[in-house]
Amino acid sequence: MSIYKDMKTLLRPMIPSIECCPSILAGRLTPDEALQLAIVFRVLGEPARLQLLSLIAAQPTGEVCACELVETLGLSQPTVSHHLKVMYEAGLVEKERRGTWIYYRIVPDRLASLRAVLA
Amino acid sequence: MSIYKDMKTLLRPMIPSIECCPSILAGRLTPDEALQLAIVFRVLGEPARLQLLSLIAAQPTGEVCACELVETLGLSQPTVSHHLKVMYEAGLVEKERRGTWIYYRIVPDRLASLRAVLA
DNA sequence: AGTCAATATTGACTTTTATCAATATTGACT
DNA sequence: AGTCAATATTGATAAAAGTCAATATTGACT
Repeated sequence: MSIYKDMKTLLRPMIPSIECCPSILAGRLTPDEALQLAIVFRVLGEPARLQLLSLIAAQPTGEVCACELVETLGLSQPTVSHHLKVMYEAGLVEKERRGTWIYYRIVPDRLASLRAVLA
Repeated sequence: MSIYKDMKTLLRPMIPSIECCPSILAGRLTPDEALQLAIVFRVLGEPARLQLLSLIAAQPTGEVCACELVETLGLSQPTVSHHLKVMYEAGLVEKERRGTWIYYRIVPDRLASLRAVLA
């Protein structure tokens, strides 16, 4: 009944297919398209996550260890871990384990496709 | 204490100032910048609102009467009214009263500035 | 002034989400 | 195997947001 349940079940299959470009301004999004887009925008609609994104992007190497993000952001480790997971599941960041640390990188294509939606 | 209270109090003054371009990828958003951006993305993070935007954009005239949106969307009139208000307060749409009807238009600059943030 | 149509607001309910403390898991290294 | 550091998960709590029915407001037109 709830659309939010739907959001979650649709999140996984949606990730590859969003790459090609239903533009908001092209008119008449289907309910499904609207749902899939809304999921990603909702992920961006959280200050902590935007700060995480900007911190990742600020690194010269393009990647950061999660531990560094925890130190910088002033939120608890579980909270940061949760936000990173949400962004990962939305396809906004990718991660790579190296030893004990996990490094996060931004997925540029994902942001580009969102940009296209607003064009 | 809650950041959501802050969101609301910051919404009004934020609207003019966001127009110039803190990019997520430029790195190190301040908490305030992150908050202001998150407010707008959160507004977009709702399927019904994205559909409203697309319906407005789909009109050849670039504007729609609110009543038409109610008919098309399958949500109650109060709910549509609420979503339109949220988008209006976020600066995403503008409205113009003509007689009994209120016509909504998209504010293109607003979307453009969001696009810049993702660049 | 009265009526009708369009839009807004209020109040109540439900779902979702952010957050943390506590705990579990994972991996590296003795 | 044991320990430690990094990360993830669980469970609980509180805040926020979407939705609708009912009601109020607004504006046009007699």
